[in-house]
Formats: sequence, structure tokens, C-alpha cells
Amino acid sequence: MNRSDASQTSGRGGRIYAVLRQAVVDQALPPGTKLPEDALGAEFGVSRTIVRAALQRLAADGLVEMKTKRTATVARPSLEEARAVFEVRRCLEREVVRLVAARWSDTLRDTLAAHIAAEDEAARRQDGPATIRLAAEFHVRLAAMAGNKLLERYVGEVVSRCSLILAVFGRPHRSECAIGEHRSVLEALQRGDAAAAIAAMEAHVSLVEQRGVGGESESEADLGVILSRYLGRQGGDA
Amino acid sequence: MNRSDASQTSGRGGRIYAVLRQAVVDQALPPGTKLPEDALGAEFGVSRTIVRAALQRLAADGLVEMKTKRTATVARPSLEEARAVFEVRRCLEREVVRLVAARWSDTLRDTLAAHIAAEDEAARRQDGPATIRLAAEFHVRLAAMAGNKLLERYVGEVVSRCSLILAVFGRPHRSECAIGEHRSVLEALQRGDAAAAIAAMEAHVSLVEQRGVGGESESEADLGVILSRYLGRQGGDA
DNA sequence: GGCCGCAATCTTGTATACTAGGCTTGCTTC
DNA sequence: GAAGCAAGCCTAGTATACAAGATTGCGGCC
Repeated sequence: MNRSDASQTSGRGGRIYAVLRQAVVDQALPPGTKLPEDALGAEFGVSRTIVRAALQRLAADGLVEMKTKRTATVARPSLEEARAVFEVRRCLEREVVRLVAARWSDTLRDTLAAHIAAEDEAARRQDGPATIRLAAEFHVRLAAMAGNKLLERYVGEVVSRCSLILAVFGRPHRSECAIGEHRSVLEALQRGDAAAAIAAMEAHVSLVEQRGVGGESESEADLGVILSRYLGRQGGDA
Repeated sequence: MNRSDASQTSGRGGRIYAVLRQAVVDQALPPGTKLPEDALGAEFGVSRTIVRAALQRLAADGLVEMKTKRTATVARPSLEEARAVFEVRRCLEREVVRLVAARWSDTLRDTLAAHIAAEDEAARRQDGPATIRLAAEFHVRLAAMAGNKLLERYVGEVVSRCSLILAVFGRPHRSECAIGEHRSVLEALQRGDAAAAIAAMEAHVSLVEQRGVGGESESEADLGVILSRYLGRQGGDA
């Protein structure tokens, strides 16, 4: 229980880490955005020491790029990285479903069903950001149900990185996770059909990947997206 | 290629990280060993700032425990953590073998064969530490062949943690990785039998787990090992 | 008119100083 | 004699100071 709580290293640093991470995942901070230590420190009312630690953790998560003597930026995953992340994600989520299926219970079902209901609700409200956030959370919640802290951490990491990847390659904030696909997983689990649940999850992750990284060839996609992004919004401080 | 190089954050810090990590993996620093920032800084000729960053990275890897206001120590994984790590490891290594099988080539075969030969050689020399290190390296090397940086990083992480786990629960420095099991994987790959290769790897990892965490009940094993270790060596600076 | 080089400025990398909080140890009291 | 408590020492948490390297804009040169 302490390794996963490493998220909070120590009060303030953990807060910055959490805020920044959420901002990146929510695409409030687009890839390439500079993250100067001074500015962030001023923003949060702490010294660079703290900010630095948070940035290092984000860099370890693959959400931020830190090259030596260069201002940290929100990471801009390459297509190769994107594929790698999805590959690992498929592998991990398969395992998650396998484990959850093995310890399935009504409590789990209720929790998951409630979550999917919340997703539905957000979608009906047309609340884009909430929909995205809940969709990502679905996977993390499910991972938590597997009862394996490390697996949970890894899933959290890849899910976050997927958000970033979709920010680079995907259409901005499309309904990346079709809620129906989540429900399919739930239903298969409820039927006690582990194989079907695994298949459903695998299909779902692959669909997310296709929706995000699918149709475009690498370099032009990369360049095109970058340019369109730079045209859309340039500097913008918080 | 930059995320995995995050290992070297910046020259000096990376060095300390690497040295400490290797020391932990080699069981030169037994679990529970205190790692005071001052002392390490003096040892390496850097300030606490650098040491701190290295320790934080090690903590993120699960090799070091850092509770607030408390001296960092080499982690002492619980049995629960141990099981979690092995579970994830099985899952990841399965994927590794699957991917390597798909891109198998004579070059890969030669590299792997050479590595196993080196393992043999070390075993014949009765060089315990080298045997252990090469055994762990086998898995990391194989992971590198999968062509997925993230997967490689995760495998490196779980393999390191396994070393630590064996330090706590296993007999000290037994031949944890039977070289024959490595060879079985290689042979299955060479036959082009992906399923067999996966099965061989899975069996291998499970055997490592059993050899390490298998027979004993948690608390007594824990305590016994700790005591024997403390009797063997107490403080000892490097 | 465009390109190259230089300088000013901004940021990071690292050490260190200071603060606050644990741990130890020795004393006191029951 | 043992248990509880208190004071001092030690160590981590954080801010800050300073040095070195990058970035950028300007001016001179071709």
C-alpha cells in the first residue's frame, strides 16, 4: 500500500504531480507545452525543488520530457511509442480482466455498473472532459479490482499515456471509449465468461488504438497534427 | 529511446542510481539497509540533492522505501507484493516471448545463445554473483528483442524487484534461474514453436517464484532471514 | 537583404543553509 | 528494576543562492 501511494511523495510535491498529471491527461496542457520550474513553482507557491521532483516523476511516467539543461515539456509521443504503449496496454488489461473474472462478485459488479452509469450520464450531459476522464477511470478502477497493486500502477501509467497519445494523434476529445464496449466487458464478466470478457477488452483497447492512431501514416500525421495544433493555440500561460 | 534513457537523468544522478540499483539487485545491500542521504552524498561526492533524486527513482522502482521524515531503506517486499510482482512478470514475459517469436531471426538466436553460453560459463566457474546477474540479464535482453521500449522497461523493473524478493524470501543466492530453463525457451523459439516458448517461459518464471517464495510462511521466513543477515553483516559502509 | 556571431537573459543543475520533525539515550519516578 | 518521559542529536524537507549552459534577439558583416 505504500508503493502505490508513492504518488504523494510528500504532500505538496504530490499535489503538483497530481494536478499536472491530470492537466496533461485532460489535454489542458497540449504536448510540447513548456513547463518551466520557476513558473510552476510560483503558480503552486513552492520552490523549484518540489516542482522538479514532480516533473521527474511525470517524466518517469512518460508524460513529460526532460532533457538536460532544457525546459521540461509535455511529452509528444512518437508513433512508435504509441504503438508500444498500446501493445503493453493490451497485454496488461488482458491480465486485469482475467484476474477480475476469477474474483468476480456482486460487489464488483455493482461498483462497475455504477461507474458505467456515470459514464452514460456524462455522455448524455455532453460533458466531454468528464466523459474522457471517466472512460480512463474505468480501466484504472477495473485494474484496482484485480487486487494487484503493481498491475494497477502499470495500467494507470499506460492509460494516462494513451490519453496523451490520443492528444497527439487522435481527433481532439472524441468519444475515445465507446461506453458500449465497457458494458460488453461488464456483461461478459457477469455471465462468468472470462474468455469473452478478455476478448471484449482486447477488442476495446484495439478499437481505441485504431480510433487514435489508426488511419494516418506516421510522419505526415505527426507533422500535420503538430502544425494544426500550433495554429490552434500557441503559448498560453495558465 | 529517450524514455528508457531516463535512467541517466543527468550524469551524476544517473550514476548513483545505477550503482545503488545494481548493489540492491546483487544483494550487496540487504533489505532494510538504511540509505542516509548525507552518507551517500559523501560516498559519491555529491550533495544530498542528487542522492535524493536517485533515491526517489529507486523508490519508484520499488527497490527502496521512502517514508516521509524517515531514512530511506532498501525495500523489504511483503509476500503480497512478491506475488503481485511475479504475477505481472509472468504476464509481461509471456508477451515478450510472443513478440520475440514473431520476429525471430538467426541474429537473435546467436545473441541469445551466446548469452546462455556465458551463463553456463559463469556457472561452471562457480561465480555466484555473475550467474545471478547474467540470469537476470537474460530476461532483460530477451525483452529488448521484443522491440518495445516500454515492455523492456517494465520487464527490467520486475526482474530487479524479483532479485530483491529472492533476497528476502529465498535462500541466499541459489541458482535461481536454472540455465536449462533458459535454454528450453531458446530451443522452442528456434523450432519456431511460439506456444512452446511461451509455455517454457511461463514455467520458468513460476519455478523461480516457487524456488523463491514457495515453501515458507511469511513472518518466520522474513524474520529468520533478517536475523541471519544482521548477524552476518551489520552496518558496513561501502 | 540575408546570414552569421555575439551578448543579454532566462533556466536549469547543484550545493548549501535553515527548519522541523523523529530517534536515542539517559534520567526520573513508580 | 522497569517503564515513561524529556532533551539533545541526527536526518529529512524545503528554500535559496550561485554557476553554467541554452535561447533568442540584435547588430555587424558579407
